[in-house]
Amino acid sequence: MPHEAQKAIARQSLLLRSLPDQHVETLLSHAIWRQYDRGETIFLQEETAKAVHVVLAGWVKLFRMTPTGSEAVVSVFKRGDSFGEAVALRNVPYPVSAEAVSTCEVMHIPSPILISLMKEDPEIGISILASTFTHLHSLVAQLEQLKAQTGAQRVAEFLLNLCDEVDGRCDVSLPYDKMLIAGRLGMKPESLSRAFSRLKTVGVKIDRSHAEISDINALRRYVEDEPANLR
Amino acid sequence: MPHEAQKAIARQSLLLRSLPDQHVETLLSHAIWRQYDRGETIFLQEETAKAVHVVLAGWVKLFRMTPTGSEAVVSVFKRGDSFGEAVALRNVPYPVSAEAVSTCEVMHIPSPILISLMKEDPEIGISILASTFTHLHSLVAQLEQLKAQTGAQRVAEFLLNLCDEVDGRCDVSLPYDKMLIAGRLGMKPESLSRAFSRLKTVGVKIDRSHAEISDINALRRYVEDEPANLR
DNA sequence: GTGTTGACTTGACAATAGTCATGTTGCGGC
DNA sequence: GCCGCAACATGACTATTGTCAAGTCAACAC
Repeated sequence: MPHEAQKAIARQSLLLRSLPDQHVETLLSHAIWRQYDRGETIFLQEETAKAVHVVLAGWVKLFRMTPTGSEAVVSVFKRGDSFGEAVALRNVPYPVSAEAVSTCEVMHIPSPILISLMKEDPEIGISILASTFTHLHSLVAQLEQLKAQTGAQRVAEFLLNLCDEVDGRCDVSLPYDKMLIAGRLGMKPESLSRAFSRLKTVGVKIDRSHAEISDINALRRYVEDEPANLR
Repeated sequence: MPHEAQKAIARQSLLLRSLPDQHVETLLSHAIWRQYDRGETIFLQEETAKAVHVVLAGWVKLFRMTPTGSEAVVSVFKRGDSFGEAVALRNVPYPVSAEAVSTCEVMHIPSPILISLMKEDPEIGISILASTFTHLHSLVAQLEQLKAQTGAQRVAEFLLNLCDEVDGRCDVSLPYDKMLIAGRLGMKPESLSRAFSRLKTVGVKIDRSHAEISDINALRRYVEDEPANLR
């Protein structure tokens, strides 16, 4: 059972934050807390789901291995994100594998608990649908990106999502290493390197894990511009 | 309200087939039936969802328009498929637009009906999650395809999904026009043409909307082989 | 029939991204 | 400190795909 500080993070997650307190307490009291080291597997593709997972700290990636051995990163989750909802409730095999990409803490809510609670209160179903929909939406956005944008544009959009400011300049630090960023954006690390150097022309400087964006709007224009204007 | 023959198709859909009869009847009695012409819009991105949609006949595509005007096809649905579940239950805007790609019949189940029924029986929530999960899964599969396979490999896999046989030879007819196939597979019509001619070397012949696969296993090997063996 | 239209194919060329090879750098272990 | 490793960068080359242009073909209205 998780500690109070851990529970507090879980309560803020999309999955739990709109549920009535008493249900959240029931779920949390049955939850299992675990720490994973970088590179450790959380579950494997084809395994049957027994729990819903909530990231409390660190980063987790979902990916698929292709028959030829290359991996396709499907999503990367951070503190407060939940995953595996739709799978856990249906006792079907995971379509993806999950791995810790940094040291991280994950809370597991056993699916039987979730199911029995759902029978009491249909509102829980809506909550689960809410987080599932968020994933659905982000996959759709990724598909659009991959189909309609060049590598450099995807990188630019990735950087924009890291900025809090609306315009002007902005400093961000890359949340995880460049190999993973490349995977997440559907390219090879070499291509990511080249995309970064291409972005120099629109005022982006990269140093290690630190990125400096001199003009957010210029970057935004780069993402949305016609291919002809990209050079 | 739909006719009996239309209801029969709806009852076989993933969304409804595992529900108790009485609930299905309630839903169907409130459903709206409509026919759409090729090219007609069913809903637009950013519109708020008011219903869940079930395809009874024909084909429907979901797509996103990018700021630059190009479109990214997200999925293509056929008879018996449902879409818009997760969105309808949450009163949020659609992340995609839907359009009829052939003359087609669609049944709309108003979301308030679904919600009220869900409060009576949480099993409905599970059914909705089931079809939502199917979409999630297919998006993940598409992402993997786009990230890890060449155009010709994606086309080969598309053809394999159309075959019923397990091995040997097989004839299939392309379900919709090649422009849409190209969009669905994330490429331009020209690239699809070239992918088809490339597949001649592994025993695939295309004539109009008719495809002839001389050896299913050879095609399967082509999809899974190392890039080095693809030429 | 004729003409028009849109789907499809093909070729030439440009742009983008992957591969392979090589080199640099930062970091943890010792 | 030094070593060794893995992440990252860069260059040269190749493969894949998009773009533009031209042409074929079938369907359909007239």
